[in-house]
Amino acid sequence: MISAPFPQGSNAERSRMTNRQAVLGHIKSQGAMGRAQLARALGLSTQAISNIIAELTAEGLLVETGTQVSGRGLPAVQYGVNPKGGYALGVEVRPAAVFTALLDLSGEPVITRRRALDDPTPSAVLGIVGTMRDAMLAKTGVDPGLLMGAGVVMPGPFGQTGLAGHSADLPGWQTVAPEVLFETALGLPIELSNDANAAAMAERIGGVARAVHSYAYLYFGTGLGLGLVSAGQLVTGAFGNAGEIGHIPVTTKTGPAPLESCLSRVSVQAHLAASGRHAPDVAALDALHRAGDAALRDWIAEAAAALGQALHIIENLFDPQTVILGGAMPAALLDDLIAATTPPAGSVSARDDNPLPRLMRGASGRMTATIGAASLILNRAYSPRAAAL
Amino acid sequence: MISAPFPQGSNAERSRMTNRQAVLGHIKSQGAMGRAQLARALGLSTQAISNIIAELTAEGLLVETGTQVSGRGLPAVQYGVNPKGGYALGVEVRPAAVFTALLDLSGEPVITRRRALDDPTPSAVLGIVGTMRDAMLAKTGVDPGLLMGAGVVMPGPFGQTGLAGHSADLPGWQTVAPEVLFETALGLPIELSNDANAAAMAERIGGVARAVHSYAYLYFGTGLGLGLVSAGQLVTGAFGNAGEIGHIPVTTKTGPAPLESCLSRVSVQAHLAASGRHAPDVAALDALHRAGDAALRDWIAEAAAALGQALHIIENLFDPQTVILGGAMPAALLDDLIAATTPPAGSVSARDDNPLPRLMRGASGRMTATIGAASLILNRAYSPRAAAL
DNA sequence: TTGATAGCTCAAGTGGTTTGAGTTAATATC
DNA sequence: GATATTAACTCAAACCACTTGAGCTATCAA
Repeated sequence: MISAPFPQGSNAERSRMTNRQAVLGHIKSQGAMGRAQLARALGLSTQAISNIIAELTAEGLLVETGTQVSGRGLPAVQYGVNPKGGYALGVEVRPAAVFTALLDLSGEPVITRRRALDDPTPSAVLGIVGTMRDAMLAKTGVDPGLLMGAGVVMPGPFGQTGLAGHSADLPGWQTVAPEVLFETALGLPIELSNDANAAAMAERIGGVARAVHSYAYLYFGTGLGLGLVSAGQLVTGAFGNAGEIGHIPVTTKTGPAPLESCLSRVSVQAHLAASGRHAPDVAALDALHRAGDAALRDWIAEAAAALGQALHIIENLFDPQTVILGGAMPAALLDDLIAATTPPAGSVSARDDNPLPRLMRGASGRMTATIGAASLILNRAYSPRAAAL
Repeated sequence: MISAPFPQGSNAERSRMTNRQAVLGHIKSQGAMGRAQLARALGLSTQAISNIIAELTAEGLLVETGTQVSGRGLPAVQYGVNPKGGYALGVEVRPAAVFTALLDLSGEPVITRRRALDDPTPSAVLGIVGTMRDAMLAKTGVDPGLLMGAGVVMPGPFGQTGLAGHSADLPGWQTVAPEVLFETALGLPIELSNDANAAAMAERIGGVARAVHSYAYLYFGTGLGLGLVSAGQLVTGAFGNAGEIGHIPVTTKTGPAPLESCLSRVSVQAHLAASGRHAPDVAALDALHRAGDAALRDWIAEAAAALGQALHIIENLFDPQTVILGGAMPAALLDDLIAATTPPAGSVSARDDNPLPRLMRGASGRMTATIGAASLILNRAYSPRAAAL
């Protein structure tokens, strides 16, 4: 996931590859369309598009979805993405559990699984993941040959950094390259990422950002993560650890504090515990929220203040089309948090010619990052640049 | 400068274009080399490289720089960028003056000019810029046909945003697209950008970031700007206004304040004025600094504290290879500021496997942004992706 | 009914890269 | 000192994918 320092050259075969991806990606984000329209959008001849579509339909990635009459002329034969044309495996490894998901080509989860983890060492995890994959394939009857790859989310940051505690979460993984381990164990192409980046890509592939090319994603995981997407691609930084927003300071009623201390699952739980409440998981939080709990309302108000400050920084530094909130939180709670947040006025995003809201809610719940992991693989089929790196 | 939402398809001619740029860019950042080495680096055949080099030398963009013996085998004929093979015009429009620069293909300024501006309306500015270009070409004897384009830096942010005051700096420019005006007036391809992004690109083309592909650039202009470069390309945001770092809050001895109020030319001047000093320009500041002025030392200490906080945010959000400081400040002052700054410990950049320092000084002085403007044009010759957008 | 228009296919042409054989100049080995 | 090995490079032919131009078809407009 480290950005390639130097670009590769291009030849006829690589051109075909990028054109295939451009066709698929355009249809994915814009919906089914005909050859001529694709040709205009991509700056290619209709004949070239015809050849590519013939190839993609033969492989089952595209399907005819009918014809579209628009004024004079021959009606255009429409082609759309065939959801059953390919699948991606998503794997999320946490200290105490492994989550897996199988996504179809359209980005829809076909099946998801959770397995408790007693032994988080590489060999045990790889064995469990292999078993879970086989079980999911068997249960759904998906042809293993249609698996395009596996996205893997693990606790970051990766490599050595100044942020302590994280990489120690999974014992035995420090000395090895997880990508290589998973690739040999699963026999599939691997994308390795942190939870926030994966969740951000989930929105682009199967969520609210399907037609958005530049956005930021605030992910509620253990802490708070930021995923940045620019021109449809993740901005991962030089060493793959971009988006560590949790430790940046915000001002609170009691002085400066790390953003994560006001805006994260841990902070909700701490706040509730101070009032004698207990909400260990998403479902419990949701129940408390539906009951209109006062302490939770309190937390939302304080979190909204912190979110406003984070929004200020994110917007002024990136100028995204929108900022999406998601992760392991109840959807309704995120909606309330967004409603309670006043977007900062002194921001480049305080414009009125942007059709998108400045804050949106994306996918939420336990599986967000797992689905995102699989989305990283799907993104390679849809984006010429992702494959080039 | 707004990122293209959809990629274009590729064909044989576009492949040649990207391969030409890849060859030039690789030689630019890595130094002169032979055909075989280029072929390996770019994943092309030596024959393809031979054809491209033949074309580029015929056009004067590359020149033979000798042969390199390395072990057995035929010595490799080295090719390097020919500085005289092309030129780029840089234009910086400020409320009271216009700056121009002529850069050769290697990124070196050949000549720079400054002209006071009485009337900052479009027609007056365009006339002056045309005259300045002609004068620079005449003075240096550069063939006008070798001009590859003009980069233009103007006060931003562009379009409507929530940041007041900026776009009003130049009367008469609000209703028109500056790119179109400059293109018709100069008859050249135009790149329009803000000062920070331009300065950031200057470091990549002719400065300390020639071999760095992912970095942030803090620009001291009127306020404080941030230029972000990821995988060799500017991250401009969805609406072109990314990098507005000046308004994000930092904590100071007297409470929260905008970064710009501690870390900018205006803040130096305000601080000095409070002690009865006066340093209206870079030269005066430099003199004061060399004299060891106590008030200036004071400012440096406070600015360093603010810079440390900004660094924390930038590093954790982007994970760049390095952060470069530059702009309209004396070089020695920037060096002292860097020396006085303690890089934050709780940052993903606090790693010890990065050969680059976390803070570096880039080009400084009045012409930084102007030279950067021209660099935006040169970058298009060196970077396959820049031209694709 | 006729003409205009737009989507699409077929076949030939074209641009640029790859492939494979051959040449040259350097080091390594006998 | 002669020969083998190695690596860079060139030439010509093959190849891949896209473009071009002619022709077909289905729809709307006159």
